[in-house]
Amino acid sequence: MSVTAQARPAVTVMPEPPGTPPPLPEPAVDDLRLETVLGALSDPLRLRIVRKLLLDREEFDHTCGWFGLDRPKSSLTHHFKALREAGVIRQRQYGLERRSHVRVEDLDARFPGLVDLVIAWSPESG
Amino acid sequence: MSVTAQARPAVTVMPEPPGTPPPLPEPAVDDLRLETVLGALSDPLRLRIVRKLLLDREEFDHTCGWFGLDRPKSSLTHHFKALREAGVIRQRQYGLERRSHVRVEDLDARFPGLVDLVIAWSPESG
DNA sequence: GTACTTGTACGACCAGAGTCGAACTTAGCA
DNA sequence: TGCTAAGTTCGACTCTGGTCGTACAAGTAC
Repeated sequence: MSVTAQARPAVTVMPEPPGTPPPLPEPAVDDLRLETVLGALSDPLRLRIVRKLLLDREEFDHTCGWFGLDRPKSSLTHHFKALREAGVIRQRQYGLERRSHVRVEDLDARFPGLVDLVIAWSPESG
Repeated sequence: MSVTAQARPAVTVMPEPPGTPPPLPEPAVDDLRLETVLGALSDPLRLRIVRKLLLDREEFDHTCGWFGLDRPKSSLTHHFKALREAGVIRQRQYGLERRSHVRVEDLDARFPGLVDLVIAWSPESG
């Protein structure tokens, strides 16, 4: 089976608006490790999360419930934490909500091509 | 830290010489799953194995002991089997020896860019 | 034949990860 | 004040995976 070519959304690095909450603890760019990132992405649910974040990122961040995953909240916390601690996503606290987005620039800088792999992935065809 | 550019060896698809043993059981190209492949590559030791295979592939195949890994044989069997069942490497039985090489064409067809990620990786910098 | 070498198979052990429920914290709102 | 909603924390359970020793099978060399 050939790879279905998928248009990658244009990267529009928007400046952070004033009053943006600081990111939750995360590894620095230089501390990203390929084996850790690959391990974080080796789970279908987390792959779905990251891909959805990559494809639908008109808005800056997305809340946890926005994904429509029918798992208990404690499970989602677990997976989002795994993605954040691996350096794949960045999370910020907005009042009650904790919003996430993919660290595209950092991942592109350290592991060029990885983001496109996730975009090209589909849950059915693997 | 920026990515250290590393020259990827030219792909010279050499025809199989007659009498080549058949490959050990492995998933077909269309059955490769990204999450499985990423999971197989999320181990530093396996990443080392695959990278070494990619960089030093003048000869078609390499035996298990060629890697110089100071682990018991049963551990190596475990890791090579994991890589083969994920579809990352192909193994053939030559008499006593079991030789391996990376399924570069298959990986490039399904997950373009993945092989280059492994080549660019280094055990120290992640 | 015997000895050696390559690698598998099996079983045990242990650490880590995925799953979930229940209790808790916090912010916003009526 | 009290309610609700978002998400965390904790603990328990289960399952997988990495590690290794030992025993075994199959070629190779003498």
